[in-house]
Amino acid sequence: MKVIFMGTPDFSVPVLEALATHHDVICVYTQPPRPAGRGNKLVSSPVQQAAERLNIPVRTPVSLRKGNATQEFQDLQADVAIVCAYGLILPQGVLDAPKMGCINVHASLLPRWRGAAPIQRAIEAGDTQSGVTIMQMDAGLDTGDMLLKGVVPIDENTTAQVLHDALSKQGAELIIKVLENMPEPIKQPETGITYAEKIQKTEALIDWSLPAQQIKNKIMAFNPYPAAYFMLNGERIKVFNAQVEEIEINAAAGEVLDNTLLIACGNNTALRLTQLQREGKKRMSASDLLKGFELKKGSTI
RNA sequence: CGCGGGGUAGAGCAGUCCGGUAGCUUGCCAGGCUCAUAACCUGGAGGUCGUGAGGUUCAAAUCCCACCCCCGCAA
Repeated sequence: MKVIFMGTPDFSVPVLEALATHHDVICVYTQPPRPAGRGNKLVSSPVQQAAERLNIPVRTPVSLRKGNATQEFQDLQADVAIVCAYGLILPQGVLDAPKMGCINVHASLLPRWRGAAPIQRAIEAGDTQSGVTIMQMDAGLDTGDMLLKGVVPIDENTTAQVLHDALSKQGAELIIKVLENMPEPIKQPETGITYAEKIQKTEALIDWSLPAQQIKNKIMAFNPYPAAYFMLNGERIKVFNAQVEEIEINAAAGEVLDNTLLIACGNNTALRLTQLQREGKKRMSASDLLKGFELKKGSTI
């Protein structure tokens, strides 16, 4: 099958790789290289790097609406286009161009968590499961008919990174299945629709007045990026892992309850911080952090 | 040339400004003590202070030069 792949971040790479081994990927669309990281050097997207490794032609239009981008897309005469976290709106002329249309790999169990940050929002909301939905694209935001779903459980150890990797892997498997044997499209339910707003850095500051479980969910959802944090002596300290402590406490939110980073949260709950990172330092366990860093019982963060 | 922090015993840090061969916490080993407390006490091992048969100096972890690696911010 002649396939066009459209994607940008790490998440999309396994999907591209799977397609490349099973089909004829004739062209890859991805976001253009952007200044990133220390030094602001121009960095091409993970998908572009993978495509170059696979010797697949790459296109990096800034928009598909401008110029003759749509025409050039149509000229490829593909059988299908697979879209996975591409980052650009596809005009109708693009959606209709391939014989089988455009098929999207989305990292949630639709219609829950349509939109930009489904992985993080699922964990943050305390969902017990997430998954991948393969769907036929239409003009709406993740509103197309569903072709195949796969479920991935979320437990107390599931970080966004872990879920990201699991969903990415599963997306790669499912897209191959769909192309092998096209399932009947199913309309998305009218109920249970939620939207996964893009993650803002301002959300990452921990509010200790919230219940411990909610804070824990945010910590897991924001690991590794942008990482939940609190401020101490003007220093930003990121928290990458924590454990809800099953005890009744009576202390002001943010109070340090012992010498091993048990912190008072809202509703008389408590959270034990277990993995943190100081500015300029590596991520480390609470016990390591405390060997060279004073944060004693009774103080408040 | 985007801004900035850091590389010192297994681990986490101090010491660097005001040069004089290294210290704290923890871990480890040995012994003791304890109902219990990340328990406590005593003794011990463990470091070419990122690299350079570099520069300065009587003397460099500390000052100068070059390079390598890690990380934070911003994007």
